[in-house]
Amino acid sequence: MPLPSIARSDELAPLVVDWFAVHARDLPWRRPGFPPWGTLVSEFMLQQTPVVRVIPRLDEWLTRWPEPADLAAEPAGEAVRAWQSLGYPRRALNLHACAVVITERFGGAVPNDVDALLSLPGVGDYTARAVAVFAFGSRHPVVDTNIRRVIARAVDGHPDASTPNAKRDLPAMTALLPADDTAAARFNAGMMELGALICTARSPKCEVCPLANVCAWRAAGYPDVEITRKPKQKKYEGSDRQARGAIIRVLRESPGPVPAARLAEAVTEPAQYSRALSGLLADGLLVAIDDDLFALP
DNA sequence: GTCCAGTCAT
DNA sequence: ATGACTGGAC
Repeated sequence: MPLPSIARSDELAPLVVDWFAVHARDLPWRRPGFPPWGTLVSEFMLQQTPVVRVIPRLDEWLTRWPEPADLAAEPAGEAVRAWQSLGYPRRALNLHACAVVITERFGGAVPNDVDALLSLPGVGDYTARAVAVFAFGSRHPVVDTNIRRVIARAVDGHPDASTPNAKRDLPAMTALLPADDTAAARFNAGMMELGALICTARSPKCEVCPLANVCAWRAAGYPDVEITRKPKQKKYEGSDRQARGAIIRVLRESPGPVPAARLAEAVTEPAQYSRALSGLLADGLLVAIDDDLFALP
């Protein structure tokens, strides 16, 4: 069979947009008409967290706090409680802080431009662009780890993305973006889904990939397919991170302040307990009522 | 065990 | 550039 050819930069978008139109996973957010506040909350929740775990939590949050001002009116600890076990609870704290800033400085409406969004706490390059594009339909590149992998393979012919670098990644995505705003947003969403569902890190499903015929990596015969290096993630079991999680869990499941002794029970190693406790206090995830009593903020 | 849709502080 | 930050799924 003939070798596939390498994609021209304007070939990719229509293939991805057409594929996305048919095979898009049914994500309630990242669709036209979804409220910008919902998009902001969902993108926060999706940072480091699989979509299946986000869906029920997003639903609860938006029912309880349909507008930023609704969340801003609550103590931050309620956000941490409602975060439940999504992990990285500082995201809940940041989201509450976002709600306060949006209410106080942006008249209660999520800002629509990338620079204003970047000024919000916990909003970085990815989230700012995701909200501008998916909530407001602006034409910007949105680059996440999935998109970096798809570009690395389909365009550059590499087996995987190198370390993130906005100076390189954003122009690379811009070069592929259709001129039309709506098409650009769909292309962005489609590239994410393609990376998440088809062009996966471990076992890409090239048989069903809309880019198979133009993919540079495939055209080159899948060089270095075995590379799969492991940067060796640290053990979670027994870590300080696990200790933090255990302490927050006790606070979350208690209606009010908790004596230190009850928090200490959640961690077996005393030195680890004090490290985790001071870390949480420093992060503002925990406040001391007095020497012996702690609560969510 | 291994993986993972980001942000921020070193 | 590197590492801290979490918890569940496979």
